[in-house]
Amino acid sequence: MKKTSLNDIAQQLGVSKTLVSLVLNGKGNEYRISEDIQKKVKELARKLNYKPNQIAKGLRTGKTNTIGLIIADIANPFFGKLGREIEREAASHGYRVMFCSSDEKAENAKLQIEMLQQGQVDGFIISPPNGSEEQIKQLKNSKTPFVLIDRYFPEIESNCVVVDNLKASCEGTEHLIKNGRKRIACITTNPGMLNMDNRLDGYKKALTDAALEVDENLIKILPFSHEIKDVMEAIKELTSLDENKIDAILFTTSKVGVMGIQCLHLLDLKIPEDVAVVSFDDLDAYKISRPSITAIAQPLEEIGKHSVKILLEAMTDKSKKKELHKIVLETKFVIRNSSIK
Amino acid sequence: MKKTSLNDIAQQLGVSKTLVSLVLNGKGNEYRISEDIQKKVKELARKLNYKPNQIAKGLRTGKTNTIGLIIADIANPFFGKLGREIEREAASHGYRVMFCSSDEKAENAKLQIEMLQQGQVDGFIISPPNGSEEQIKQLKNSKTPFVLIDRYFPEIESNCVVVDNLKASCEGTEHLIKNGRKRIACITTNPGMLNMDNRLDGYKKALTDAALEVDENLIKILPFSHEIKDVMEAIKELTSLDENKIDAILFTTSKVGVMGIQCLHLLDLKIPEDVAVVSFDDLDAYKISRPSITAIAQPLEEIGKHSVKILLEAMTDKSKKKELHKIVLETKFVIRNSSIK
DNA sequence: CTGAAAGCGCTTACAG
DNA sequence: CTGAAAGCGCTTACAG
Repeated sequence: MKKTSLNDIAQQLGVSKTLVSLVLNGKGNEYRISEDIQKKVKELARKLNYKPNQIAKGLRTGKTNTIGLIIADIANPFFGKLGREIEREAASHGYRVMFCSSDEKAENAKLQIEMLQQGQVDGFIISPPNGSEEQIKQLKNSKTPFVLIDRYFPEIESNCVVVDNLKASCEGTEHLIKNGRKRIACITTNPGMLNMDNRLDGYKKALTDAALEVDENLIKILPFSHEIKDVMEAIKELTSLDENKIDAILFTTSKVGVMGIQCLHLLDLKIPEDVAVVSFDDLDAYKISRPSITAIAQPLEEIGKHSVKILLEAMTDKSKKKELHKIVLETKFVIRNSSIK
Repeated sequence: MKKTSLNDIAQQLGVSKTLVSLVLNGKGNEYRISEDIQKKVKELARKLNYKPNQIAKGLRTGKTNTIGLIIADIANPFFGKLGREIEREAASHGYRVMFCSSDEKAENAKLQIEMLQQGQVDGFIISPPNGSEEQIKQLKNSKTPFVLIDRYFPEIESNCVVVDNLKASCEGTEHLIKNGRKRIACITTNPGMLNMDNRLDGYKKALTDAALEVDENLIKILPFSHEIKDVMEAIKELTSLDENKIDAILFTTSKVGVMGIQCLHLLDLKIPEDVAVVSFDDLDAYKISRPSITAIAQPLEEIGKHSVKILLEAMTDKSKKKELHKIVLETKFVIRNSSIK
């Protein structure tokens, strides 16, 4: 069952592989190759189940029809769903996707980008970890097309697709305030990452706008790679404050949110009676949880579609003056039982 | 910023690319190339930041160091986590992974396999959809190494890594019986798929072993691509049975389970008081749900490790008498509040 | 209308 | 110890 190559077809038909290649690539008419021969070539190709070797094609044309996707962790539902959307959109344009989980480590992302850059992919969609500025700059210098998602580096001009984190976070916090919460905590992580910083800023802005004090004691910034014990500690501290205890928490990621809700359950704190909860990212878990959890949902399908489209444009646009796109999408605030009276 | 090739190094040093290739592939000593030259080559390679073009290498050697992963849906947490484990294990052996979501459609899997088979991957890890027997047979005929996961086709001899679905399901059902449940329903899907059929059989076996009647009215088999309304309908039927109502449900997938739990909530049925719940696959959602949900957890890390190892073995073993491996792993039963009195 | 030839960037017998 | 050459399977100027 050896695979059939262009040559096999050419030999059997007694023509050159040039001709076969031309016909099979739909350039038969363009080169005015006789209908008769075209038909024969196509028939034999079908009969021998010919499939062009993409690797050889890639070497020759410099195109692989593959996109490199670098995200934090494909097992994280947020990235899993986003990955699916990207895969779907890419497939509809004839592209495949190679995925790499960086675990938010710049070192990993660096290796993965370098690896895939060796002729393996035509471009990248990247959720860049903290500290990967240099890598992204190099990517840019090397003229490899890419688009950043979820976050970006303001000092590096590049394509990117993100959501309005500040606004989203502000909206979530305002909602808690409107529902009578006064001592609202924020548990976040990955400081220095733009999206996270913006979410924290949005929280602060909402408080300030409502003439509430921004109490630094109510802000817990978890270490980079956080575990449930870190979340537990943060919540214990927040709920054992001497004066008035907290009455709400805004979680800036669903990973922290899931852990946080587990902790609240373990501590026998009632949601929303004791502590109201709003979390970034909408999960299945939030829908079936009792109480259901109010969430700030990101438009995953749109992020996927936009990022692929922009990338394709950058990959195919031969003109030197490539336009950079910065897309900022809106989130959707889904009010459930965890945050209302 | 053109990429540097073997030739660039060879020319600058005034040696042949043969030599450069040899040195850079660590065969310098084997071919007794002088230390001096070896050093020069390596230094220049580092200086020029030389990275071999994997595509060219692949064309020449017929190896891509890439694994094709075909699963139902990367956005499904089960496959997302499994994908992560496979990625991790593959990376530790220097392999990348290309993933494709088949949506459980044989047609999609067929196209994806054919696409990647054109020199793009060295082997496959596949969770084969219903009706993809022919495709798998062809894959086998073409001598492409592959391993099936999650399910397999008994009539096709192949590598596979699965769990003991019958036993797991039996165990889950027994647990419900031990906790005093008598009218236990089973909501399942994808009939004809071996893993699903085994799960249903395990449910029946547990009932029979406990001398309970297997009531076909209590078994709901959802259509292939199911939506929440299908689940809702099934549950409504189950809970409105004239005689004695059901007092427990075994969900054979977490996708059905999540929907089912939502429906129970919507119908104001109390878990576990009115209906006890056990579900296949352990999700974050099940941990934070109130009540927490008893789950049959699959050993994702083990599945990932085994499948990659077996595949690598099949890909590297040059001897003709390749051994086929069939690995059956144990699940872990995690008892939570949804199933106990 | 069709074919011979070059070349993408590598590796690997083969020769000396 | 080192190099010239062939070849992996394609595509694409170029020539006729």
